[in-house]
Amino acid sequence: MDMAIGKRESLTANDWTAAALDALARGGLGAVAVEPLAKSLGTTKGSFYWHFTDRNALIAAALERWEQRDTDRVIAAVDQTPDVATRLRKLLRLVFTAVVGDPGAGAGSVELALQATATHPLVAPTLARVTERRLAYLTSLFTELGLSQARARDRGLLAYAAFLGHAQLAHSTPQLVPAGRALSSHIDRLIETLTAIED
Amino acid sequence: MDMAIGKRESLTANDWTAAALDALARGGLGAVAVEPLAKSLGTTKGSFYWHFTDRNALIAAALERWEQRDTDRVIAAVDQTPDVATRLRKLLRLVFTAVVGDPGAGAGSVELALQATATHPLVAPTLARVTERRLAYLTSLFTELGLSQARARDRGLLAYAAFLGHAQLAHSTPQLVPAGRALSSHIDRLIETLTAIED
DNA sequence: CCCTGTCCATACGCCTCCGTATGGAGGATT
DNA sequence: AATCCTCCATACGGAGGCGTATGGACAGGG
Repeated sequence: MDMAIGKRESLTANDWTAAALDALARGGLGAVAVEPLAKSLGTTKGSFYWHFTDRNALIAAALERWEQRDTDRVIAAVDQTPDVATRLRKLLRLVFTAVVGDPGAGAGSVELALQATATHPLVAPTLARVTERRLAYLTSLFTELGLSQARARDRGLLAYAAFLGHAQLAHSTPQLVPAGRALSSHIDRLIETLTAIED
Repeated sequence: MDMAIGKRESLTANDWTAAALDALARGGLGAVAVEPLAKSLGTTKGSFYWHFTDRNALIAAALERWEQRDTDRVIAAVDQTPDVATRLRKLLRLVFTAVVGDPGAGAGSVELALQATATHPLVAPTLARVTERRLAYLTSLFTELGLSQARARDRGLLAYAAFLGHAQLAHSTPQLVPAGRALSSHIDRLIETLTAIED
């Protein structure tokens, strides 16, 4: 979060995009507003309209940037760990853990912000792509684990829904979600239930 | 949805609250705006400021009304069905089903809208109460099913997170959620996983 | 030394929403 | 019939956001 303080030589479009993403995470799409962002960057609208044609252009850039960054993260969490079962457990533990704590610019904040304005013409396609990509990956893991195609998709959906809901709870009512050691063991049992294979 | 058309004798505060709740469900807290609501009700701000002192008063009324209505629903879904296991299954099936379909004023729309502005001073306490109440009930069901206190709470959290996430998915990317018969069997398997008791 | 291009500040008009002030229509009351 | 009370329409001022239109600062090349 390198923003707002210190005199900069000259702002770049990237700076604006980063600030927009930050605002998106902590205030929703409505917070991606030119004049407030300018103030938080210590500049004026004049700068913005030099780098971007439009507010929509900024939103589009922020969404693209998020989609990119997010994909990288998922891929990074996938790379190692050859065994499928432990890979799945690691992935679930990672995402379920990442989402609690910092309720401002936390990991899942952008998702939540976007869900709130899912019908927005720029948001909808981005959200659909990201969701489908994650769902496909989850499904493939369950498939490799021995589930049929249909059941793997079911489990993928359930796991992803649980993830989204968990993020929501951690964000809106953090006092109802375990913390510390309790969180860790809670996630353990959660993973146990989600990955149980009864035949 | 008795609104917007037909000449009414005189509007009541209830009419405004209903319209506000509707707007909240389909456009978030930001959509609970006096002038647009007036237009949709076929009247003007003059009417509103007669019945309410403030926009905040309207928001508070809508939230209270939602909390009330929601509680009634949950209770209604609980009443009959003596057997605990089938009661849990019925409840889950009901809420998971209710959330798909109509992506406008659907069942879970208010929840989603509120999550988006969970930090709002009027929203936060309402949301916390509702969430805790539902969670407590779910936990009690799992307890009656034979789980320990801690595990029951874990399952309650998981089930509720799954519900929230499912609602989110159904709302933002409905094309990724099964429909029709596929939805029914999907929910079956989902319930199976969520209510599995291995000892 | 001037000139050109980059980057930004300031000022403006427009729109939407909030909240207030004020007056008026129409039924109820006496 | 005159008056009062309920409910609403209209008009206003202010705040905040978008986008445009300029002009200026500052660097580098000629």
